[in-house]
This record gives sequence, structure tokens and C-alpha cells, in this order.
Amino acid sequence: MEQKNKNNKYNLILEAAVKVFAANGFYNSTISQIAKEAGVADGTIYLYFKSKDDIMANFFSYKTKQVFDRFREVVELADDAVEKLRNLVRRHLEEFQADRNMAVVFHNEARQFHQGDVQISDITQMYLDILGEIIEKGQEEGQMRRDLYISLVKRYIIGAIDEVINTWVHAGGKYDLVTFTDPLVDLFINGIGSNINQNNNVR
Amino acid sequence: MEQKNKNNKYNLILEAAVKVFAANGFYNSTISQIAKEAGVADGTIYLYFKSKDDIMANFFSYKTKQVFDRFREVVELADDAVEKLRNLVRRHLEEFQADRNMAVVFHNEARQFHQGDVQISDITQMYLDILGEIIEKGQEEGQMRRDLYISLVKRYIIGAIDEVINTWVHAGGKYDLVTFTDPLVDLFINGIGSNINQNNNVR
Amino acid sequence: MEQKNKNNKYNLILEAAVKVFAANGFYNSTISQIAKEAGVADGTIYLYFKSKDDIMANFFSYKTKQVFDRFREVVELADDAVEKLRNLVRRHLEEFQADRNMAVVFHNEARQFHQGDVQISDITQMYLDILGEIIEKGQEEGQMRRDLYISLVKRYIIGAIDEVINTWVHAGGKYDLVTFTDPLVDLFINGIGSNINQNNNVR
Amino acid sequence: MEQKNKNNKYNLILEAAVKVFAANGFYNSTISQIAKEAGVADGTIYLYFKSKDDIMANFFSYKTKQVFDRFREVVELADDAVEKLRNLVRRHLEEFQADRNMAVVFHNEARQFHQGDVQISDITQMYLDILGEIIEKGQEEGQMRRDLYISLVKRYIIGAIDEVINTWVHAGGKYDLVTFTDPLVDLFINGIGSNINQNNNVR
DNA sequence: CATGAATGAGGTTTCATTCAT
DNA sequence: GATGAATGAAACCTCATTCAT
Repeated sequence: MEQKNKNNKYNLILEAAVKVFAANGFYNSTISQIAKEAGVADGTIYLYFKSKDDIMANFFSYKTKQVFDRFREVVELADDAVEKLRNLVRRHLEEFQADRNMAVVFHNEARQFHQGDVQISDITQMYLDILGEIIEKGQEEGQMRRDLYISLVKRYIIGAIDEVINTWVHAGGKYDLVTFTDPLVDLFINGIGSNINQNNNVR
Repeated sequence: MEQKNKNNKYNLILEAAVKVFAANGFYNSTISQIAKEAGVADGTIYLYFKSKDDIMANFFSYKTKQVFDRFREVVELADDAVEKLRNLVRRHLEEFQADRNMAVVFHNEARQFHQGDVQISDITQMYLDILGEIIEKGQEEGQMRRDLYISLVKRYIIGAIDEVINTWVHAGGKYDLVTFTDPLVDLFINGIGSNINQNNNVR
Repeated sequence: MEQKNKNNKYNLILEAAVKVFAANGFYNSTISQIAKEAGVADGTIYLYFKSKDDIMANFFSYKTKQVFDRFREVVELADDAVEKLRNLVRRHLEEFQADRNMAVVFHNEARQFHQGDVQISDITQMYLDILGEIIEKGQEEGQMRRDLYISLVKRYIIGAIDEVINTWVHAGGKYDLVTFTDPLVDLFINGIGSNINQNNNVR
Repeated sequence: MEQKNKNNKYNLILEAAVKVFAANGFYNSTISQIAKEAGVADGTIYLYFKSKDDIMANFFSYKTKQVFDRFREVVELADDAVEKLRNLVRRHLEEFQADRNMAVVFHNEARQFHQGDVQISDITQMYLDILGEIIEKGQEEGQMRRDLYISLVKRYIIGAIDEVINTWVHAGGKYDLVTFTDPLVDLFINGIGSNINQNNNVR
């Protein structure tokens, strides 16, 4: 039960921190604000986290990672590569829409925050790996072109999703994000070109 | 000449600041570090900038903007929409490769930094506008599909480019970024799908 | 007890500040000096006061005001107007003699310091009010002339007392200030003129 | 002519400084503000004054002193002591009314500013001396009481005048100050007591 | 475990003063 | 003499972190 309590307070503080970070950014947030938001004393935070940086590190290690971990589940539910990609994109948009504070912090702070460069790289790497597997499968099964620069394709997909979420975040999260699943996947698969010039645009 | 001198020191400090920001991030950089890097006294910085924030604001207002302003030139050099897009992407990668510190700061800090939200939005908006024009032209001329969700397409393109640069930045800028121009444009135009499933992937 | 502690440190810092201000003047005093004098860390001061200015504001709001508040008590102890005036003057001189640092700061800084002009005006106004009441009573009872320009009389009395204290302060507080009570009141009541020219000096 | 020019600029800067000090107080005024007000470069000020403090010192040494020096003239014009006092008070009010900036600075800063305690003491001492002479003459001639504590009487007069000016300054200098000459002198000579209790109020 | 008062290092910013032009 | 860009010392204030209770 103690463990449970500890866990509860750990999560309580982490959620509070994410909320405060989302509102003010990491560097403009204070331990006092987080403590107040969590309803605990300033000092209590140091019973669960080593430092302010460590809160952020934990956000990436646990909170964010736990979300990303669930991505693989839906990928496995689909049979073909395109559906796997579609499931991945949908789940990604769903999760970020469901926890806007997380989305804000992830988007605003991920590029800033390096602590041994571990946490964020881990998450990104995992994401890249899933994408790599999907693409390879798509190539094997003929759904995807074989002449792809795979590491570029991964970035291309991640970047587009990321920017769509980013726009949504900055718009205040007012519209439905999941709606963009199919249009996005369509762009990934078909691009924006008309059929006519399919075969003559790469020199 | 006075004007020149003034300009020189303004630029001297701005370059120094960008270098320091690129190395440590905005919040972990100090005025003293910037002054040292610029070879001036701390107080001198305040003759050219109102505050530390103002340095960043100027980075976005002048330095970055000046780079982005040059994008339109190359877009106009091309005749058809796909070539315009290709020129835009190439110039984008060229400019960011040519000034890695700028690339780092722009990529790491843009989402953090808001000062009336003006500068960065301005730049992004300008970029979005150029993309919008290119896509519309492509649609008119038949190079691009007419069933596009244009505001999404813009994000899709920006996001992909951004992520490619981001990866390059985090890799230490070691490889040639401009190489990615054609593969990227190919992905934008054709997507990753093989011809077989071109027409049945949107439900 | 917590309240007591808090109060203690608030007063501790306020006393230290008054001492430092008395020695160097407000603008030549530093937070560090005050902290050292109070035996606390610099930062501790900001747990009790919002800013350096706020220390001064509190000096006027609480410390000085509390002294002046006690003036009314002795005024009420006397029956006739002249005795009321005498009690007021005596108490004034007593209080300022008892707390020379307060006297110094009040005399040196009051005219400098404005923060919404509230505190000092309040004190002065209170003093003016008491004087006004005394004079009116004196007129009703026949102890004081009826042809007085009352608002001028108030200034005349305050100014004289103030200057007597000021001289004492600048002399290093070495002599007994309270001694001047009766001579001062005598001057207020009788002026410096001999009886001979009592009635022909105002044209 | 150089000497003339120098003098001109000396006075130009001194006037500008007094204006700026009157508006903001000594410590909240900057050399730049004074330079701007005087229409000269910051550095130029240091050709005429050793330091910021030295400007203030010169204000007391020359500007203020020159005003006070003129007091003696009018004192000598009168024949009897009461008229001398009246002339002194009138001239005092006239001069301060004529140069409100000077009045403001003198009143607000004199108690703050000590530089070897020379200048201000000099002025005050001169004023005290004049008063002393007047009172002694008044006693000799029978216009003033012989049982006066002279050093106290001096303070009593200075303080009252000072406070009347102070009130005028804080009211924005809106009313005519010289009007108070006669009422003030009347108070000095006759006090506020009615004839009835002239001889029994000192124990 | 929890608290929150206290700490003090360190940052930004101001501004009197200097000095090369 | 006059300038004003440059200097850098020094001040105020914040806030992550500690630790006695």
C-alpha cells in the first residue's frame, strides 16, 4: 500500500508538472507552481524526483513512453502494411488528443531537453523501428515501392504527423485531430501528384 | 560608416548569440557568454538589444526571416509547380546547411519562443503561403491531385522537411543535407505506395 | 507560534532595514547589508517583503504609523487644548527620541519616498487632523485666537517640531529632546513678540 | 569668451539637472537624462562636473546659495526686527516660488545629500545667523521677548517656513506662496494663544 | 513521510564614468 | 572642447534545493 501511495503521489506530481510545463514551458515553470498544482509541499517533490530536470526525464521515460508503447498493439492488430500504418497514425493522434498537456509538452520541450540524450531518442527510435517494420512489410507484400530511401521515409512520416499535431496544439486543441488519420495516410501512400506524372519526376 | 559600425556590432552580437544559443539552448545561455563570444562587454549588448528575449526576437525577425525571404526567389525561377516545390525544398536545405547554428536555434527554440507570437508565425505563414500557391498552381496545371486537403498538405510538406533537418542537426550536421532534395520531393509527389493500390486506399 | 515566528522575522528584517537606511540612506543601502544586519540570507528578505521598496513602504505603513497612532492617546488624556498640544508634542519628541533610527529614516526619506503616495500622506494627515481638533477646541474654549488661518497653523506647528527633531538627529541625538516640549509649546502659544507690540503687527 | 561659454554650459547643465532631479529625485535621475535635457552629450557633463554627486554639490554650493545670499539684502532694507523678519520670510517665499524646481530639489534632497556635510550646513548656518541677528536686535529694541531659547526659536521659524513651502511644493505649486508672508510672521510674533493666557503657560 | 522556511548562487540589467575620435 | 559608444561593477531578485521539525 505504501508502494501504491508512493506511486500515487509520483503520478500526482508528474501530472501536475506536465500541466504546469504545458502552460508555461519548462524553464518558466517553478517547483513551487508544480507543488501547488499537485497539492503537496515543495520539498515533497524531492522525495519522488531528484531534481526539476528529473521530472522532465521521468515525463519522457515513463509518461510519454507508456503512450508510445501502446502504439505497437494497434499495429499488430492490422494485417497489411497500409492498415498497420493507418492504425499507427490513428492511435498516435488519439493518444495525443486525449492528453493535450502531454502533447504540448512533448512537442514544445522534446527538442530542448537532453539528459544524456537518452529518453527522447529511445521513444523516437522505437517509433522509427515500428515504421521501419511496416515499410519493409509493405515492400515485401507489394503495397509499397521498393525504391525507397527508408530512413528518409521514416522522417517524412514522423515529420508530417508531428507537424499536424503541432498545428492542432497551437490552435488550442479545438478541432478533432483523429479526423486527419485517413487524409494523412492517403498523402503518405499516394503523395500529392496526379497519376499523369507518376513516373517522370525523379531524375 | 557609423551606420555600418552599428550594424556590424548588432550583427556581431546576434551571430554570437545564435552560436551560444545553438550550443546551450536559450535558457541555459547567459548574457555573459554571449558577450564573451562577441568580444564585447556585457553592458554593450544592451546598447543593441533591449533584453535577452529581445535578442531572440531579433533572431526571428531579422536573421531567420531574411533567410526565408530568399526562398521566394528560387520558387519564381521555376516554371511548373513540381519544379517550384523542388527549388523551395533545395533552397531550404541549402540555407539551413549553410548556417547550422541558425538551423539548430530555429529548430530547437521556435516552438518555445513566443513574444506576441509574431515573428515565428510570420515566417511560418509566409512559408505556408508559398506552399499554398505552388499547390494551387499544380492543381491548375494538372500536376497535382485536385482532391487535396490543402492546409493538411502544407503541414505534411513542412513537417517532413523540418524533421529531415532536425535529424541532420542532431546528427551533428555531418552529412550533406541538400542530397535529400529529390528524394523528398519524390515522396511528396508520389508517396510511398506502389501503383497497384493507388486508387483504393481511402475509405 | 508560527505566526509569532513569522512576525519575529518580519520585524527583525524591518528593524535591520531601518538601521541600515538610517546609516546610509535608502538608495545607498543594499539588500545584502540589510540581510547581514538581520542575520538572514539575502533571499529570506523576499519571503517577507516583495522588494526593496516594499520594505520602505512597510516602514511607513506599520512601523511609523504605529508610533503616530499612539499620539492620540495622550491627547485625550488632557483636558484643555493647550495641554493636549503639550502632550502631543511631548509624546512626539519622546517616541522619536526612543527610536532614533526611525526618526532618522522618517526625516530623511519621507519626502523622497512615494509609493502611490499613500503611507506618508496618511500619517501626515492623521497628524494634521489631531492638530485641527486641538486648535478648534482651543478656539471654542478661548485659549486660542479666533483669527487663525488653521491650515497654516497646522503647518507652522508640524514644521517647527520637525525641524527641532531634524536638528537633534543631525547632531547625533546627543542631547535630550523631550526638554524642548515646554519651550516649543510656549513659542506656539505666545510667539516671540513682547506684549508691547501684540496688536499692531498685522497690517 | 571661452570662460563665458564654459559658464554658460555649466549653468545650462545645472539647470537641466535641477529640472530632472525635481521630476525624479536624485537617485532616479540619470546622467543621460540630464544630458538630454541640457542638449549636450553625456560625456560633456564630466567636463563641467566631477561626478553626479558633484552636480548636486554644485547645486547647493552655487545655485541654492546664490538664492539664499540675496536674503541678506532685503533684511538690511528694513529698520526694525519684525520688518526684517517679514522681509526675510517674503523674500524666501518669493525666491522659492520663482524657481519651483529649485524648491523641489532643495526640499526633497537636502536632508538626503551629504558630501562632507558642507554645502547644506553652510546655507542653513547662514540662515540661522541672519535669524539670530534679527532676534537679538528685536530683543534689544523690545520687540521680542528676552526669555527666548534662541537656538530653538531659529529652528521654530525655519521649520514653519520650510513646511509651508513643502506643502506648496506637494500641492504642485498651484497657489500663491507669498500670500503666506504676513500670516506666518504674525504666528511667529504672536503665537496662537489668546491674550488671556499670555503669562501663565510655562511652568 | 511530509513540510515549507531558509538558503545563496547566479542571472539579468542599469548606469556612472571613460576615452578614442 | 565635445561626443557617445563602450565598459564592467554592482545591484536586485529568483528559485532549485536542503533540512530541521
